[in-house]
Amino acid sequence: MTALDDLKAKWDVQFRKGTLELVVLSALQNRTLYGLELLNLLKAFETTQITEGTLYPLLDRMKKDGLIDAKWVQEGDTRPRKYYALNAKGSKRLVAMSARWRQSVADIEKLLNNPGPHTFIQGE
Amino acid sequence: MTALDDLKAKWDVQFRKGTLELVVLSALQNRTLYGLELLNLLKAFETTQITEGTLYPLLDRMKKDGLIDAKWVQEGDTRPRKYYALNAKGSKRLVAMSARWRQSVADIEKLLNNPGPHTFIQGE
DNA sequence: CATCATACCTTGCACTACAAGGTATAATGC
DNA sequence: GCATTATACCTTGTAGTGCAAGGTATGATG
Repeated sequence: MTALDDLKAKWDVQFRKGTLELVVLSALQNRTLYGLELLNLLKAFETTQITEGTLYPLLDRMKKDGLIDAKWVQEGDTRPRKYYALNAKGSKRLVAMSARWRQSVADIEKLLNNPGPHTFIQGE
Repeated sequence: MTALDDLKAKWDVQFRKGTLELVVLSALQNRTLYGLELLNLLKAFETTQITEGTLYPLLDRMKKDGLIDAKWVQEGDTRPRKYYALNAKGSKRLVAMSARWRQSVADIEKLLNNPGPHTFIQGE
């Protein structure tokens, strides 16, 4: 199995599945982006590259959940773009998710560094 | 929303969904555990607490994928237990997943720490 | 013999990333 | 004119998986 195959592996998709909402919330911090702009921003990172078929339903869902607001904007002679921005609930969610995320990172780090039995857990 | 509600939130479930295979692989590093023993081990961490309905299908899947081996063991007068252990493929998977995991952690950390430019949208 | 504890297993559902398609508009090439 | 390309957003169907809520079987306890 090559490294490129790994990028499309099931478990790699699952990684993204868990973190994509946090990723989008982070990307929209103090910033207003339209769909393809956000898509290109996420292409800059190894592990956050997604397609339109993933992004648009995700944005719809987050809008429906009241985390982000959307607004059509026509600038000059460009095509109309749908801009997305965090609202109050989205900012709150970002705080909660990032805290939980960091806890999860810490927990998994502990497990990864665990060399075997009798090294932790005891007395917990 | 209380902290307890957060534990059952959709997005929290998604976090686990992405990392559970890595978590189990880590837990079985240099160690052989049976089902409920593994379950109790994962209860020691904030973010890795799962139920039997999650664990057993997961172990079945990982066995089917050839990542772990299972063996029934009867010790003394205890009830028979099914012990799970990493095999060569599982160890290899653990290496690949943990590398990808750390990359993902780094990417998301960058996004979280990047406040982004205050873009001005006309017609605001 | 009813209850509990241990141990493993199954079914059906809800959620979501993705591939693969689609629509619409405007500029460019021949 | 007409095909192609680029931008921008949207939709459908599928696969994977955590979980609640159930189940089986055995032995100890009251």
